[in-house]
Amino acid sequence: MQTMQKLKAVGVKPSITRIMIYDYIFSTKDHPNVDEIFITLKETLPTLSKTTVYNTVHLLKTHRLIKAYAMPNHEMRYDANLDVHAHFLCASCGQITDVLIDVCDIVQTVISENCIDETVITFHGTCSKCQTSV
Amino acid sequence: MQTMQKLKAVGVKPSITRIMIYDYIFSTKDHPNVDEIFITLKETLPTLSKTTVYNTVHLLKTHRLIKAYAMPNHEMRYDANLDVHAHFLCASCGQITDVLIDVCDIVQTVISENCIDETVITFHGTCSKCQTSV
DNA sequence: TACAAATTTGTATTCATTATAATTTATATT
DNA sequence: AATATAAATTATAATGAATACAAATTTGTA
Repeated sequence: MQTMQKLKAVGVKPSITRIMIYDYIFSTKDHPNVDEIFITLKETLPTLSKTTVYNTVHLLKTHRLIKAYAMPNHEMRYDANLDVHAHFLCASCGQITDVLIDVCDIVQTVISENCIDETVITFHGTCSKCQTSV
Repeated sequence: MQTMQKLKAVGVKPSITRIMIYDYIFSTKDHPNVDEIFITLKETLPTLSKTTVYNTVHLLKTHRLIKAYAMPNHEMRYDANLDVHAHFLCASCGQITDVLIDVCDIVQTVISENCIDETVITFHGTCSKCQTSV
């Protein structure tokens, strides 16, 4: 489904700025923060305002087109991959990678008394690349 | 083990301020942020400085006496419960509760190529109390 | 083409957090 | 006990992420 259709489907006007912001988040595998999105897109949108990026990621998040992840270093990072998955966060290089994982039987233990609609799993450690460069 | 011993064991001078900050985080089940710690302890430590609270939680975190959890609303919250567990975060009331969970077989799927030293699991949803007050 | 609505821009403001310097407290030494 | 030194705490300034706000611009419709 094209970005324009995705935005229209949730009632968000698909302006070029919004499409580019969403496409960047969707295509990068780096879970960017607002500053990274801003710096990257400013190359092709020279008049882009940082406030627009803040407003747009908030809009996309509110309409469940992206998800926000709060990092231990106070950064807020964004992910357009809505499939159920976990993240691996390397303490050395800061890289965040998606980890496919089945959360069904994890959720079982808490679903009996609470209503769960999302499970966030983050593995902290050292990635294989940083381990070999010690 | 008493707080004073815990602090000494990791090479941290067990001043009364530090003991009280640690004890508060340890005893409360609310995973407080810096502002909550500060406001609460100011009642018994009238000259307490917010900078001291920031410095002390950073010290305790660095010495692995407490853990920090970044919340979706940008808050950084602290937990002195070092046992392996997950959290349940209620989207309605904001309450964070500990959830006992076995993460061993969750870690299996990613341990083969990365070095994992911590797994953070957060369940998002609506707690039973907020469900009944709809 | 005119107009209204929406989007974007740019600046000011807020607030969490850190940096810094001064003061106070604790410890070591004489 | 007094003094020197180190560490802790305090208070203020500074930083930077994020939000608020008003103005300008763009888009869509009549």
